[in-house]
Amino acid sequence: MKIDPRHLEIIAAVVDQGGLTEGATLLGKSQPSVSRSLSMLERRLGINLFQPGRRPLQPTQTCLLLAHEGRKILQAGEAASGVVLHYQRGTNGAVRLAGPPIFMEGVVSGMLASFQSSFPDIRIDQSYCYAAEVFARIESDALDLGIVPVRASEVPDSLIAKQILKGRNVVACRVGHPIARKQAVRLAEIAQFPWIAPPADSPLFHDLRTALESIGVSDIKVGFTGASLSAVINILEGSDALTVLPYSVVFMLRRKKTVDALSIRIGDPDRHLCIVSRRNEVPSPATRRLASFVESEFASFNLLIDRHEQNVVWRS
Amino acid sequence: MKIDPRHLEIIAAVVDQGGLTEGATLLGKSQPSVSRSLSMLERRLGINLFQPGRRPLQPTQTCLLLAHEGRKILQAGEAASGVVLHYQRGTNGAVRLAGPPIFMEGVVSGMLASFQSSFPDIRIDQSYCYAAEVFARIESDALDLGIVPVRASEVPDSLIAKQILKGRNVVACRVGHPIARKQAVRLAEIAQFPWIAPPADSPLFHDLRTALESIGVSDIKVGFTGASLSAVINILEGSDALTVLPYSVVFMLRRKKTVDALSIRIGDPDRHLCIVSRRNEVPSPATRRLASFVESEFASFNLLIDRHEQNVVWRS
DNA sequence: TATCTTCATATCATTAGGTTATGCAATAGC
DNA sequence: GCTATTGCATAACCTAATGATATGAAGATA
Repeated sequence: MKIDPRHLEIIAAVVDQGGLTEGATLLGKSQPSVSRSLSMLERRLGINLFQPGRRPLQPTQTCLLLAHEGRKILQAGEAASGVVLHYQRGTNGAVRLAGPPIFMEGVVSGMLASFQSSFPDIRIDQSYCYAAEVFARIESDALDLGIVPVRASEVPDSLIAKQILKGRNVVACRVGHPIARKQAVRLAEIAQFPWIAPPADSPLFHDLRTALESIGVSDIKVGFTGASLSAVINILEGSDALTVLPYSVVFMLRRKKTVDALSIRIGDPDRHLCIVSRRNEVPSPATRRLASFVESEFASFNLLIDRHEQNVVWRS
Repeated sequence: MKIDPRHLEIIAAVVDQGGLTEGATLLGKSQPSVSRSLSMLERRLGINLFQPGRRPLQPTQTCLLLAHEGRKILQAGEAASGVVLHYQRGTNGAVRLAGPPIFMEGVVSGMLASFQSSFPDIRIDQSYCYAAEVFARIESDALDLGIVPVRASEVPDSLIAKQILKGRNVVACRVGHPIARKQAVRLAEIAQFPWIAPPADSPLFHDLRTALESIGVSDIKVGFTGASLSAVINILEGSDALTVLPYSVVFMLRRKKTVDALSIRIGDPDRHLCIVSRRNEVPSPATRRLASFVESEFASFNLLIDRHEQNVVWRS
């Protein structure tokens, strides 16, 4: 005999409140509704839930047992409401986030770490991919947010991209690199060293070529290729290799005092780091919360960079 | 945001079974019904319970939290079903039982004690009253069962009375009473002793008068009046008083070896002990169980008495 | 690419449950 | 013992959820 859990809730409310009217009030229903629900249930079960003809409604033995179960259901219902409330506040749920590995590892992951400690109940599903795939996955609802360097014209109409960092690349090398000591860097010197190249399909690889072209270097030795920032860093730190990295990534790395940027200005990319999401659909609260967190983190990051810039002279 | 507990059940079932169809089967519903219920809930809550476009339906983070609550509700529902099942088997619930104090205390209470140990979850609400009130209370649904000595003609049409013991009274006295030693009891001797009388409104009082008239005694000394059997016993044991009691009561008391019956036959009452209940209404399972228990106890009690009778000579 | 599995939708019928208004009965108070 | 009050049941009406069957659509798998 399956019983509607709502009926058990009603029983619990009426028993605990000591009356139909009070019980109905607790449940946010009208007294006749509760009365009828109980009558129907009594008839269906063939059980007198309340002693008939008693005015302060007197629960039966069996009714008390059922009320006990009803209380559990009321509690579970409240807990469930709490879950929903948490979700709507954006303090639980999950966000699917993707971006190119260099940016994600170099800049975003640190921000995600502090986000995690503020909102431990939001799960972040992070993956790595480039702009085209990010667009496709967001459009097919396999992704909530993308953090990718893009040109505004690239972004599909169905998506919205908000710029969070101006595109800017630098030549990176290890701290103490022979070329870093020199005041004036000659192009011939740059070309002598081996280079670390990002994967050929990555935007950064494209940036690398155009950047070098912009300073007149056309032919380089590629000593290592890899998509993982940590691999790049390892090579960078342990050799005299050079590479092109986003300035923001090098800026973050500078704290470790193992990697630095050459103070020569290379051509800036026409892609700027954007946070990308669906245009028409309202994102989940957790997604919104993460997005605005990342935006504000980048805002203060920009300030930090600006302040630092005032003390550095870049040669072009 | 109040959530229908049935929806939480559905979530739990679908998550645990790993699919809509299986979940629906568990709940005894059709797959489309479950599908629609979940869709409506998702829209209402504004929460994706399952990742869209995934064929083995993949629950969201929030969905898992809700499923956890749903499981509690499913469990409570099963427990409630168990309660109802118990009730229908008559192994829980409550029975309201009434009868005259002498019979209830002297014979029935012992039976109720063994019933209690067999069915500890059935509560027995016992009270004392005579036939007229028993009838009225059963008819007004303030009582489930009555155990009273009645004439068949007295019983209202709405009630049904099943005889469980033939009416028979005896003169009772303490063991070792002077009159008990004598082979032949003369009427004059009986009249010498003080008598214990039941309350004037009790059937037993009427029996007392007619019984004494039947053996030619018309005038007696009444030394004590009381409705409680234990009070009567106390007086009986501690004095040479006599009284009229149902034979069944004295038969039970004989085990204590303090009270006995005079071996003279007095007029049998025209009331017989019956178990009374409503005729048209189906009694609760617990009521039926108690009624049949009492009936069978009296059946074996009758056998016991019959066997004993073969060894006793009664003088009239 | 084809097929199978699994979920979503359409449509219709049913029914539980929501509301207000009102009747009725049990308790309480005089 | 009579009346007033309180509290529950019933009536009538309506909305909306849910059930069933048939069918469409989209992933997953080979």
